[in-house]
Parts: sequence; C-alpha cells; structure tokens
Amino acid sequence: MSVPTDIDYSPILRNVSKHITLTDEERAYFVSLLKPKHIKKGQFYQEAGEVCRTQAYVISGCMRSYHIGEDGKEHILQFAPSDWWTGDMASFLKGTPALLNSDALDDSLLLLIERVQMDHLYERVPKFDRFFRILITNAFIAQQRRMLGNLSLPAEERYAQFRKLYPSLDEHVPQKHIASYLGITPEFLSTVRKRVLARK
Amino acid sequence: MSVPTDIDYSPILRNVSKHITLTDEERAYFVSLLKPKHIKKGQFYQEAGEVCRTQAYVISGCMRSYHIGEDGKEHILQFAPSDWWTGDMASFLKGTPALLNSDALDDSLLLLIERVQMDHLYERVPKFDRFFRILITNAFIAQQRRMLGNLSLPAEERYAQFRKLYPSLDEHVPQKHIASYLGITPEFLSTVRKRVLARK
DNA sequence: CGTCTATTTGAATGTACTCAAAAGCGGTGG
DNA sequence: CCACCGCTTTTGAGTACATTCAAATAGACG
Repeated sequence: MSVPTDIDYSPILRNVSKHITLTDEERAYFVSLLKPKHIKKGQFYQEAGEVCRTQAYVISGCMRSYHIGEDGKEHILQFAPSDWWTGDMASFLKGTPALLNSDALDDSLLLLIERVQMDHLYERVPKFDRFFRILITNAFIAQQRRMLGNLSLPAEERYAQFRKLYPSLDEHVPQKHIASYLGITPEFLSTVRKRVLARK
Repeated sequence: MSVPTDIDYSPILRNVSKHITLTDEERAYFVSLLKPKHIKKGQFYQEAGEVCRTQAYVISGCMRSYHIGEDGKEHILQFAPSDWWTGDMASFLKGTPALLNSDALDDSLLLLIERVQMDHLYERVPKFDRFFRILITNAFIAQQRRMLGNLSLPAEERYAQFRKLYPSLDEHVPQKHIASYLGITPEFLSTVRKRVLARK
C-alpha cells in the first residue's frame, strides 16, 4: 500500500486557464471531479474492447494509445506526454467498445474524469463546453496536419518532421514506437534514421 | 445578374438542433449571421496562402478541400457534401495563411459565417460552444478512424471502406479525387477498383 | 462530332516490407 | 563488477505493393 500522495493540481488548472477563466468555486468543483491514477510503465490505462469511461489528463510520465490491426500489428495514434489529454473519444462518447489500447511508456500520473461527471461539469459550468471545444479543435488541427503529412510526404520527411515537432519524444521513446506512429516498420525507420541524422 | 433567391435555412437549423435547442430569438440571430454564397463547379471557395475568414455549411452541392504538396500533387483532406461543414480551421482560428484549397465539385450553395460573427455568437449564445464542440469532436473521431485505416490497411481495404462509408461520394466523385483522398495514384486505384468490384 | 479530360492497361522502377541474423543496450543477479 | 538475459536496433537479401511513364480507350461536354 502506498502512502497517500498530495496531488499538485496546478498543471491542469494552468492548462484550463489558458482558454477560460474560472472562479474559485468553479475551480474547486472541477478539481473535485478528478481522480488521480498512477500507472506504472507498461501497464494499461485502457484496453480495446472495453468501454472507455474516462478522459485523462497526463500530469507526468507518458502514455500512448494504439490500435491493433487485423494483421495483429500495433498502430500508434497518439503519444500523450505531460499536459496532454488522452482517452478513446468515440468509446467515451458513444459507449461503444474502445478500438484503442492505452498504456504507459513511463511511470505516469493521470487525472481522470468520468463521463457522468463530465456531463455535470458541462451543465454546471458551461465554460467547459468552450474549453473542450478549443482543446479538441486544436487536436483536430494537429491531426489534419499529420494526415496531410502521411498523404504527401515520404517516410524520411515524415520522420524529420516528427523530430522537429516532438524532439523530446524522439529522444525518450523507443524507435519501434515512433515507427508505428509514422506508419512504417522499425527496420525501415532504422535506415531512414541514418539518412536523416546524416543531414545534421 | 441572378434573380435573388430565397434561401431555405431549415437544413442548417436541423443540423444545429440535433445537438442544442434554440429559442426563436437565438435562431433568428444565428441565421442573421449567415451569408449565402453560390459557387459553381470548379470555382474556389478558398485558396491556399490566403487567410480563411469563414467557416462554411454546405446546403447543396459538394466541396473538396485539398493541399498541394511540395511535389506539386493534390492531396484531398475532406469532401464536404450537403449538410457538412468545411473551412481551414487552423487558418480561421489563428489568422495564418491557409494550407488548404477548397473548390466546388458540383454547383454548390454555402452558408458562410465570419470569424468575428462566430465570436459574437459564442458570447451571446454560449450553447454554440457546445454545438461546435460536439461537431468538431465528431470530425475528430472520424479523422482518427481515417488515420487508423491509413496506418493499418492496404489500399484495397481502404477503398472498400470508403465505398461503404460514402457510397454516394463513390458514385458522384471522379476517381482521381478518390485516389487523392485515399493517398494513392489514380492508376493504382483503377486496378484496385477492379479487384474490389469483383468481390461483388 | 470533335476536343478535352478521365480512366484503363502495361512495363519498368522504387519505396517500403518480410524474414533472418547479428550487434547493441540495459537491467539483474551472482 | 562482471556476466548473462531479454529486448531493441541494425544490417542485408529477397519480395511486394504502389508509383511513374507512356499509350490506348472511354466519357463528358460544348
């Protein structure tokens, strides 16, 4: 049994106040809906097939969410380092079985909010409609760029872009996961990487 | 000069009321912000490089938005048939030059809303924060699925899925555009198509 | 009809994959 | 501290999926 730890809510509150302004009361209410969850490296936050009942804000560590295709291969949709949100949206909203697995790449601390609480939050503090509108819009835009890259760029360029966009991920995350994110095999990333590094 | 046409706002109002409920007054206000725009087949609603100042709801016809890569090739990010929303989000929100072109695949009628008006709308009728939150969330989910398909499926499967998901587009849209959407060449789609059609 | 563009077909090429094996790296226990 | 084990990364040969280029055919529209 672990000693109960005091959670520092300031990161998520800063995250929220980038887009909306809360009263003390609203802030307290919001924080009361969050459940901390520690996840050790390699353990799951969520598994495909189950319904995803929460959305998660990453306080520390790094999560990944990925799909296992019919061919049995992993395809990574998202890395979520600290200050990112994660969770299978489709499953969360519609109550359908999740397509995505999510596990920890490092020991991580998440703050979870449940679907019902989320609905209450929207009713009692409509500003959160705006907050998540903006949050998801940004995610949408980022994903459009990724899609565009996948449509128009060869693997070498995609990897170069990835390095520019997420330098810290490129350092900390095993190459095989980056390959999976880019949509290529680890073997091929290895050769591509040699070429990209040679550019210096 | 064309005879001024009466616009039927019921499609967009039905679209909105799928997610939020408006008073008569709010409805009237919302409608007052919309500017109808006719676009003939082949003409542009928006060009890359310019700032995208509006979001558009498609009343009738069909739009496409696409990016022209460094290689000079078109890559289609979205088809927008009637009842869809379109517009370069990143440019619209941040005021940066648009990456996307958008032109009409058929004679189309759009309803445009400008950035400033959109902001007013959010202030005066906060329910629209919710409306667009839901709208964008759905777009996000759909795009995740597309991304997943592109990562995990061969061209033949991607095309088969596209046909299932958008049967009417598959019929009405030139194959070269579908190829561009799927991320393959028109020549290769032609051979893939033969195999998919053979499945019956 | 005739012209222009879209689609099909085919041959040659390239990018990325598979499979296999070797080398590197990190943690763990002796 | 070193030796070993498991996992990740590298390397290479052979293969497959998809592209390019070219030319023929089919469709659409004035």
